[in-house]
Amino acid sequence: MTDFPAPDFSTADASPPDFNARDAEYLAKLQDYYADWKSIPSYAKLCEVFGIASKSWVKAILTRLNTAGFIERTPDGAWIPTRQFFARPLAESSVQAGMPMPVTATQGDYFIIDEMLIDTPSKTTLIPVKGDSMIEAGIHDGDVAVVEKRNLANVGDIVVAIVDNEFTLKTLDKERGKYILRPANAAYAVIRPQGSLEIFGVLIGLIRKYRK
Amino acid sequence: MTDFPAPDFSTADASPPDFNARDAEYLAKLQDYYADWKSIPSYAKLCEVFGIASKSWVKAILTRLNTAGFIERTPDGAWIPTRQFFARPLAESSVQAGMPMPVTATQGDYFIIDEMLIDTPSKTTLIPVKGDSMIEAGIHDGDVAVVEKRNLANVGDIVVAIVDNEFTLKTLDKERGKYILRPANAAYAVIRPQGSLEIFGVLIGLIRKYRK
DNA sequence: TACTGTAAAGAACGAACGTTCTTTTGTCAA
DNA sequence: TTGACAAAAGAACGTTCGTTCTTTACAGTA
Repeated sequence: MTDFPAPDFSTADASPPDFNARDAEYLAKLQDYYADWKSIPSYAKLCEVFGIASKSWVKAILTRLNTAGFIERTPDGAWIPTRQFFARPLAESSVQAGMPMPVTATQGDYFIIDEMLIDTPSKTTLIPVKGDSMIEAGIHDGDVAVVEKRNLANVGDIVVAIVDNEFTLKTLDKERGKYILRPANAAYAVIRPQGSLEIFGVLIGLIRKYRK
Repeated sequence: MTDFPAPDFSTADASPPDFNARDAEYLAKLQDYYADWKSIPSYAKLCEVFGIASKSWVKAILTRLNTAGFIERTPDGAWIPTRQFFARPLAESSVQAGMPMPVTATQGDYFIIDEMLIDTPSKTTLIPVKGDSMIEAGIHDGDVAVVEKRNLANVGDIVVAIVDNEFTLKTLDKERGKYILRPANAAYAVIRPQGSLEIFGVLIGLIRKYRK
């Protein structure tokens, strides 16, 4: 998975020089507040949040946070957090020399797993996998298939097809000019649909949850 | 996966009787606005959004949306969307008689995959899997392991251990009173750590992305 | 036609808001 | 000890905000 979306902290490093260590503290306080209330309050409230007494200084801080890319404004003038706002560096304790750095799973309220798997949310569906007909492809009973709804697929794709009014997850293949559905389990038979094959969607991701 | 979190639309049905069809239209408009600007604007702006001219009527609408559970207020008085705000019913086209109903992967800006996998975001880490030492457990090279950071695990858990300054993903087992790390691939050797075994975390989920 | 309830408009007001400009405080260096 | 600068405070102001109360429009019903 070469396109693993590691958070880009270089942006923060490339911030203008007037975003300083003190601003980082203010940012942390704003992040804490937002985590609680899911909104950026008025300048007066931000005075409390930041622990200062000056609205104008609040504005100066917000301007710098804006320049540094942590917050932005709507056309209505409301401050809203950016994606970068939610990116926090890893706790130092988890970073050790010589080890691949883990990536935090979530960044505030934004989750990267979904963005990893899903480009087109409205066309994406989750379907629980039943049975072990694809077990040799590492798809187990109880896994959840992330499926992009479309009725065109390529040979080799793992597709969700509609066979006998049921969803079935198989590899799409071609045999003597006709499309077939191939399981990844020697105990299961290849499905050779008569007439046309109805494709519901294409497997784009897989999710598994281990029992706690 | 019996705990698959299907969206609860029954809540919307159980709304107070004064949340009517017209309010549903206002809700849709507010949802659209929020999708664009990620904030709920002032009453004056909401007049434009709703296509009405009365601030007091805006307030009446918001009060009903609040009672129905779609929005709520911070202690500062700011309106913020609730989880239910982002839940939209499935498109009718994807629901067909006699078939298991798929669950939409995302609901507005809230994603259910993460909530499915992650209870404690701050303790959860994503680690890309390298190699095929766990392939018989359906964990493939390139998968992403969802790992909960903790240093206690049970026998049988798949754990991320730190061996020779590297993360390694193996099943935790016990042999003659000593903990060992067992791969799920006959070609790999069991790891028998000398001294103590350092556990980084426990595998709680797995994510796979298929090439597009 | 009159009654009733809902949907919406409108006016009025004090409080809160964001902005701008000026002033103070503290720190470091020359 | 003076100068320079950053950090923060403070005042002042016109605008916008949310709230409350009153009024209008309209549809359905008796």
